[in-house]
Amino acid sequence: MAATLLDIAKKLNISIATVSRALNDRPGVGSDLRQRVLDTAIELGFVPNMAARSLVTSRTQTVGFVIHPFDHPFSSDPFYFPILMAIEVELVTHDYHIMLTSLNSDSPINLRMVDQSRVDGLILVGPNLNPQFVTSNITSGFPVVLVDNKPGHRKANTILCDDGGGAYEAATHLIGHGHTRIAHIGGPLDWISSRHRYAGYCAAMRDAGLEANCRAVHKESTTTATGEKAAAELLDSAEPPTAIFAANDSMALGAARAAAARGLTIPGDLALIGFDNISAAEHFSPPLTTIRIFKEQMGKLAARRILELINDPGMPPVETSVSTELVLRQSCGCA
Amino acid sequence: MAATLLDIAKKLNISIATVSRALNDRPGVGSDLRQRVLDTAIELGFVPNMAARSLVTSRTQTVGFVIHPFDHPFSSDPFYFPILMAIEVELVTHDYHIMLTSLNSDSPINLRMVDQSRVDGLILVGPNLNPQFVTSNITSGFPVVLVDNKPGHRKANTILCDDGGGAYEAATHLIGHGHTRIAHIGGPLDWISSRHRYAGYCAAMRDAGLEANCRAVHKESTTTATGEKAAAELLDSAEPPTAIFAANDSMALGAARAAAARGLTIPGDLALIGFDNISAAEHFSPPLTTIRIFKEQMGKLAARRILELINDPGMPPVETSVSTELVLRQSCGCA
DNA sequence: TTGAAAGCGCTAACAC
DNA sequence: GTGTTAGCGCTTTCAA
Repeated sequence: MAATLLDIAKKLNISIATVSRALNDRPGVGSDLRQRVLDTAIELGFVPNMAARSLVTSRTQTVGFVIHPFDHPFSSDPFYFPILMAIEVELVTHDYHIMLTSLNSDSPINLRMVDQSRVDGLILVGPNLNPQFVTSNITSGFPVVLVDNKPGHRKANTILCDDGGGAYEAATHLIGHGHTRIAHIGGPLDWISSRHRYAGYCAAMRDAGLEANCRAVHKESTTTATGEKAAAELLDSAEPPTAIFAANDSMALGAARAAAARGLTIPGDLALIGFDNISAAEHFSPPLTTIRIFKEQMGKLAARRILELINDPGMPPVETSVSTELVLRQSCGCA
Repeated sequence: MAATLLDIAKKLNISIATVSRALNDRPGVGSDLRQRVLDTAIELGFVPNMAARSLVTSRTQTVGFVIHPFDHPFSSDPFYFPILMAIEVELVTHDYHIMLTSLNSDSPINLRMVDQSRVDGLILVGPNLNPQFVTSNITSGFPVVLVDNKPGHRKANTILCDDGGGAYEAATHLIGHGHTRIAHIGGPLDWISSRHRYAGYCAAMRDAGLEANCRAVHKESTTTATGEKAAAELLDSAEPPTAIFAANDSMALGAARAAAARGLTIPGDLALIGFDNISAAEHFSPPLTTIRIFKEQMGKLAARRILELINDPGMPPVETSVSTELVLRQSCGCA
């Protein structure tokens, strides 16, 4: 059995109150006694029982990580895993643990881990979470941080990447290669990332005076198959684009397929830029130019933010945007 | 504040013991009273406080998921994420939660989440975990399940995929295409999966009477760069292979690069098969033939096993092997 | 500076 | 069938 406060107290012939105070660095213990308590604690391999502590403090030293099953459909390119791990690495530094749960649209709006007081805060990840669920949580006063999600016009603690800026840079780069008929293959417009990427693309086109040439296709998913279908529509149209900026790498790869099926070479006949920098992008031929997302950074910031909120739930909401980076490879036309 | 047993008891003018019994489906409560308890529990939105319950039962309804940072180096092809999610999905069905932690070689051999009594069992994932840590845990009597890991000659509850069988099938397929000089690029030999895949390859060669032609290169990592280097050695040797079976897809992709750098076409000059079926495999040109691993199945089985062990820690260890599947694409020479 | 004691919310004897 | 009560291990008043 694990050692308890009482074990230490007995051994030292003192009260458990003093032991508790010494172990928790609280005032009111002689420094010599404190040291002896610390020593015997180590000697006995004492580790505080979290259940007991939680019961009285109502603090669990745990944060919940909530994700929608759509966002991890056992796919081999799980966008949110690096974010999850970065969060864990940061939290563990502060003696916090992370509790995972997936939540689909049918799930009750109340999380069991919250009701059961298993977590001190929540990190809600991805755009597919039930909006009602998200709203109800951020208005509850419970510490909540959103990652790659942002509710309507309500302020919340969010961590996003600079989707708009990244898209702007991608489109501008294509324009720099001399293209004027640049199309966009976008994701679902109820995702904040899709909207921002679309907006960034539009802004770049407008700033280059190419507003009239804007052409965007939005689908309900962002898979390779979807990208292929969208690109097919574009390439088979009356005025096919000479360049495509896809809202993610998977769709860009699909677009490349559509191009290949029509005998079009990349980047000669069709220039291509994606978004994400998934591993396939690098190994593709030609290697795919794309926008890199700093997921570790996003995770780290999410972790820090939730800790701040837990320690001071009254803090005003902060929206954080992590910059992106254009990764130049060959699909855009660069040597 | 959340409702407690006492709130329900007061409202019904009964004792909290009766409430507890009714809520926990224990005998000794009149069925009419029981129903009234259930009703008021719902009415009051009662959810049991886990800390309080854990304190007395020393059960947490939580299992720990332990992974080595090497196995998720913020890579975009995180092998273990699908397994993690499959575990979560299965556990949530049984009202269990999953607590995540990463553990590197410097970490203390005792997990804080175990010492603090935060978890009822542990799922240890990946081959890079400190062997001492693994051994100490499986001999502790604490419920432990290993995934893609297996200690020396000690029996343990393990979930593996059929690495040997998959490798045998891959090599045999290459042999079927008429190749006789088939090389293997393997992973670190202290990984059980690498050893099994290597053994499967050797067995296939032997069964085909090609034992003398066996050629294997083992490196310390399994990245694309590593695969490229290994393939380079093989291709630049006196008797270069006409086919390569790589122990994972990333290395296969690297091998393809090495081939391309030497003007070799795939599968014409060099046939190639990988292992894993990562997303890049499908989009590669030519699409990569590989061995599919049923990760969701592995996760599900791990979850079920740990629950069994928690409910009966005395069960004898069971080793589970999930079959693999040859995914025929073009890099092997198939049309 | 230290100790005694109450109590967090729950389960599980033990009594009636 | 139902109530009383003793803790689980810890933090935190309140006294001394």
